[in-house]
Amino acid sequence: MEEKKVKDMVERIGIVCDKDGMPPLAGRMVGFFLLAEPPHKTFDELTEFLQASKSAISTTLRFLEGQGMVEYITFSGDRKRYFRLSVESWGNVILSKMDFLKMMRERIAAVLEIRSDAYPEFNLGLKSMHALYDIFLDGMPILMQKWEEKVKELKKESEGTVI
Amino acid sequence: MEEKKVKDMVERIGIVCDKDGMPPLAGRMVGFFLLAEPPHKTFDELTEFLQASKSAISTTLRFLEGQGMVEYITFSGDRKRYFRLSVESWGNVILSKMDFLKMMRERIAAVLEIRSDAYPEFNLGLKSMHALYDIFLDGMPILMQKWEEKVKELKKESEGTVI
DNA sequence: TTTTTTGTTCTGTTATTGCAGAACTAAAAA
DNA sequence: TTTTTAGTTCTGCAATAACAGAACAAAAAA
Repeated sequence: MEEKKVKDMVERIGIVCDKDGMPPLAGRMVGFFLLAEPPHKTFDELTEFLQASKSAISTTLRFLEGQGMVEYITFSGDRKRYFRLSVESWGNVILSKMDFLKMMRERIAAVLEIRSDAYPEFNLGLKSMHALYDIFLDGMPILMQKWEEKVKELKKESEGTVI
Repeated sequence: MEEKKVKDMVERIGIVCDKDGMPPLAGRMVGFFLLAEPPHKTFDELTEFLQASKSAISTTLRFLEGQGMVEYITFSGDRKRYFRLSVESWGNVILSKMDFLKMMRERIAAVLEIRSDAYPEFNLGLKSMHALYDIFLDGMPILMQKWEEKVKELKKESEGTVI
């Protein structure tokens, strides 16, 4: 595992996350967790690899925990926390990104309540915007269900290869 | 149309957009356009209502045009531009929000290429993350199609009421 | 032609964000 | 008990983003 290559990938992932509105260090940390072997890392390992202050690491960890992206595990007889990507809750991560859609749909509905019918063409446009959010939001649970099925399938596959 | 109520709604919409990462003025402008009657407004009307400088209005208009959220129309014999919400292209607005999903999926795929198989459980988690992005991205075109049908339906309805 | 209108672009200021450093806390270790 | 470990929280600074104001440009109007 070439150190340079890993660093580069971490930066690239960081930029992707950055574009999505995350703080730079948070994006890099996600990148590091994606590549980390073992996938769980201590606080110190994070400060060292990411070359950031303890305070920044702490804040960023708490931020990512809040987003449901990171969690930590412990081992008895070891008082360190081992942080890692929370793959289990990644579905919620994406779902919560859809909160904006929900809020926007509400706002548009409220707007349609208030508007006069003096500009029916524009109102029709707004109605179709509302329908767009509606369709997306209705579609989400179905997609999540599909995903759960896919996950089951993947698990079975991996069991098959191990046994 | 009570002025105070409109201003409040514009602010609320502004906050929703703000949470989605837009600059404050851009969010307010979207709010104003959603409520505006007539739905098209001049540069000056924007500066007046939003109480912002011409430069800020200009920059924000160009930003929103770039996002496909705003467009302008013209009337012959009138050299002003009339800006308005681009309801037609709002589908693309939402679709382009999904670009992040696409990029993230690519990054995860690249990560899976690089990782050893020393931690199969975590790798399985990554594979299911990848599947999640995959399912969402596959689902999008279908939802967009559903939307187009819904729009047709809405248009027919409105024609019915007018005639 | 000069002047006005309708914006745009450039420069500087203010507000916000992201992070470092140090002080602090709680629990474990010595 | 004191000391070390493993983090957290507070304060302040540096970078960035959002905006104002002024100078500018292009076209129309006078």
